[in-house]
Amino acid sequence: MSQRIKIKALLESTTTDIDVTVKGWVRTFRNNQFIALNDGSTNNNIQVVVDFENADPALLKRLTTGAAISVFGRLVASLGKGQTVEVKAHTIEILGDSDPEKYPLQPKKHSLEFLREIAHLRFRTNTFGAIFRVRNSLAFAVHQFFQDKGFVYLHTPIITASDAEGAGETFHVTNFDLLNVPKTDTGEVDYKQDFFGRATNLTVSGQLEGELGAMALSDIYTFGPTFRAENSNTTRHLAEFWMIEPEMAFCDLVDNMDTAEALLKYVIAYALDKNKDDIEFLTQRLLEEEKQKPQNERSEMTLTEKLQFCLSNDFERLTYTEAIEILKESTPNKKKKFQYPIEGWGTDLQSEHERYLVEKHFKKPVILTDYPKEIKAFYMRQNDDGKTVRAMDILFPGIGEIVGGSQREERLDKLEQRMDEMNIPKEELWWYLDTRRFGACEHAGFGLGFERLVLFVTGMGNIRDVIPFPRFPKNAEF
RNA sequence: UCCUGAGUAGCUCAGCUGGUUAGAGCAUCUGACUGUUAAUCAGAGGGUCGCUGGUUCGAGCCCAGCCUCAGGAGCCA
Repeated sequence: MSQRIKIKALLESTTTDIDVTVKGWVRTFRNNQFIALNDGSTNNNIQVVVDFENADPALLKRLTTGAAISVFGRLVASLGKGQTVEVKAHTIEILGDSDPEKYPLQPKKHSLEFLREIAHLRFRTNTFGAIFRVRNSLAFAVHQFFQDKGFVYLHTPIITASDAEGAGETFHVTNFDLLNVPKTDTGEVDYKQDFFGRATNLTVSGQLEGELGAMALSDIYTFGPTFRAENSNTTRHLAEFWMIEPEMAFCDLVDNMDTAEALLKYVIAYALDKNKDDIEFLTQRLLEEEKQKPQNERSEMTLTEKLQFCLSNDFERLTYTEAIEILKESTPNKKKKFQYPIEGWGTDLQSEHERYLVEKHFKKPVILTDYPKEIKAFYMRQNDDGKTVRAMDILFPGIGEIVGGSQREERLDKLEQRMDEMNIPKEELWWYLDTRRFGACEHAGFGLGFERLVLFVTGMGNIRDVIPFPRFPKNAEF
């Protein structure tokens, strides 16, 4: 009996007429004779041919969709069309039955909404198999990109005491008995008695700690989960999501943009190369989906073309101020088609404005820089004009903001002044300010939303479909 | 959180102006067929019409509240 061989290797095999053992889950069993078997190693199935005339009818009955089986047989050139090789079964063993009356995944099309309700089983579909193999490749490529450049992978804490970054509502972490929370004399919650002796929460970003690392290791990156307790119900937000946050010493905003652009291109190219079949499948899936839409709403490029296009074109770089000028002069603004007309300089761009710039005006990824300081975080480096900061956002078609970053304010006086203006408690962040006291230097970094990246590369429309077990308001099943 | 739409069989949906026994396709089951590609053909089973209350002789359909889902917006990655 030969060792189990994965289906991906089997389908790539150049030699036939060898005995093999394959294990996997039955996708379909056609004609009492042909098993489409999948083991998740590839989007493609191996066809197992059963000699049904000599098979035990009781066994054939158990070859149902979803059943786990082990097949020992001979790999042969296929007699039928549609596949080059197939396995002529010698023996079939049922490893795990799957009751067809109860198994929710039927050999038919399912809606993504329905599959979301059975997220524990949706990995077994072509679409989700492809998505999570692509996700895996992207994660690996992120590490490879940074490791090749000598970055140190730094693990920043999941539980933190600071919410000072102001990146959003936090989830509280406590060990209190919620029915009997200790109070102080003045009736406040007495966090001194809690596990950490102070109020703590799940991290919303590893950036501040990342900066501490960069101030010694030069180049670091984090890649971990972050948590936001915002009541966001959109196709682009999750309460728990993964973020990549490099932080680089002796580095300005231009270096920062170059790194971000290079990273995005590297990981997309990696997935295109490593996951050809999956991306081809996802491309076809998207084409099918777009057939449901009216002609004018369909995208001009296929998924594969979009990814290729992204690789072969420089991202458009311009300042916030230049973007406002373009938007002010744009047709939709003049024709009052924007829900939020461009009032002038100083307000944040709305989704519709970002989408216009990326999808209509430049038709490629855009990097916007030098935003008004009022709409950005306290740690961003102030420009000499006194109005703007060295911020940069990368906007992607169909996704919106995929990267947000900045050169950091390394000048202690400027930083403290900005913290005062924005009511950021300096005492709480004494450790952060220490980096500006001892050997401060020019540095920069950014945050890349991993799920938004996966969204773009897979062509999916809802962020809840590109993370195995999505966390969002009113939902923490599985 | 706001706006819009939806919730009817395992899934995707139809169900007229409130009126008898709530329909279709797919899936499932039974039988036939046996080199099929989401196999095909014939037959069968399958329903708390999201929940609670109200209007009515009568509610899947009308009204109110709630829950959930989808799309868009805000917040952001």
